[in-house]
Amino acid sequence: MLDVKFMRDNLEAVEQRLKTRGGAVSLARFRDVETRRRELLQQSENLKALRNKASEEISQIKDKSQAQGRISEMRQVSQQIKGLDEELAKVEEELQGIMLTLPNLPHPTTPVGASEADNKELRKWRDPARFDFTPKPHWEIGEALGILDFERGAKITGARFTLYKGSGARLERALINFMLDLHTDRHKYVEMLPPFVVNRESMTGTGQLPKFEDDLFRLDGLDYFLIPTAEVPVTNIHRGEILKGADLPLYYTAYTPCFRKEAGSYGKDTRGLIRQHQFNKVELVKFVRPADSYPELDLLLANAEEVLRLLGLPYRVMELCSADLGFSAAKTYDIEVWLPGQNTYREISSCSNFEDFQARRASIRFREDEQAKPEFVHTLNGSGLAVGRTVVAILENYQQADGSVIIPEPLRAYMGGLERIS
RNA sequence: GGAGAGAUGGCCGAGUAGGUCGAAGGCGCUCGCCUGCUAAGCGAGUAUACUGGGAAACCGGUAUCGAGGGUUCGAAUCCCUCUCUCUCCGCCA
Repeated sequence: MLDVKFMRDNLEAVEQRLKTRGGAVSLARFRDVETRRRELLQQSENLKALRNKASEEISQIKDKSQAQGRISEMRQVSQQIKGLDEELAKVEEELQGIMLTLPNLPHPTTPVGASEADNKELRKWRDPARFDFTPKPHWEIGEALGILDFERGAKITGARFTLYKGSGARLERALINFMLDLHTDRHKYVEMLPPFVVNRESMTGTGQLPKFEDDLFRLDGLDYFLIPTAEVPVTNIHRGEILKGADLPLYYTAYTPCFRKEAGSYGKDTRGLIRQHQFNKVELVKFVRPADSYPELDLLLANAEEVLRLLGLPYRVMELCSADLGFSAAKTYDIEVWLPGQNTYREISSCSNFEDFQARRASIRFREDEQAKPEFVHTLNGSGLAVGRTVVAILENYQQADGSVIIPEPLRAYMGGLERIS
């Protein structure tokens, strides 16, 4: 959520910056509703002040029959207050609705662009390996090795669900443990294992709701949702809290499955593991002081990159342009891994600074010291990494001419010493 | 799923025949004093949000005692609904 006062004072500039995300933006209704809100509030509060004073006077009068005049006078005032408050509630609801559907302001360093084609490549790590045979896509490799079973996944549930078998299942689990160990032991994140189902407040806090309800799985009969990313439960750990400045920055990591309806993705990535309704991810989440959030974003990005480096997977880092930015983000870097079987780079991590956008929605604040005023923290998160897509990258990058797949060295200890899946 | 108890400020905990309660007291914390160090002691202070005025310091108003609604001139206190926590029983990985 944006800061209402900042918007009021910088309406033009805010409108311009929001427009760089693409599409028309008008804040005229915001301005009117916000102004009306303050008018009504003033009127109502003035009458309440009057009533409070009168009530106190009435309480002093011993003979209540003497107070009848004031009491009936105040009865009128209370009626007026009730009317004003009813209108105020409507106005505030509308204002809240507007505020909850406005996306974050892109950071000044976010390149302005019209589509994902305008994302900027920042750097590349390792050139794609050359194959002396034609590299296959992972779904062919995985099916041939008997470790991925798309047909049975579809039988059990439906399209975009996959059954992992044997060494495939073990590889997925190895990656989860490898990533968690790296981030906790080396990068000093605290491991969390949150609920995979959250309530509406949590979804609103991080910005999935109210705008993107169609993308979420909702439990029938309950106002609970399957999480689309660990960002939701982990960021909401501190919803409604005032943290101690001395405890910042907080680094959390969590493995969770992620559930996405992928509405609007019909016909896209229909083969293989790239786009699933359920996939595993290890997430990195930070709560930091506002002044530190950009250096912290660089560190978080480096922590995610480290996973790919240790696994020896070629990748590039993209700086997202304004049009490609997620709803809540001010600044995002995507890490894209090289997939030789598909001859392309694919997103495997997305690292973002949300500044105070989520903190304001979820009311996550900190107090620098005992007598300081509470301030909103900045929240950040990034995938560290998407596990299913890492399996994809390993199968495709480490495939051999005979159809087997070499296990990257750091994973072997997690695979019971296995060096090759064949 | 059944029966009961409860939700008050950073924490503990008073407060229910409605008014002087933003809320006693204690702990904690901050500042000052005192003590040769430490501990103890003494004094003062210590919620948040919105809103009006002000360059600011600050001053004023309103709201908040789990959430929402109701009764009333007036609600932490009365009524209704919901949520959560705890205890017992049942069921169960």
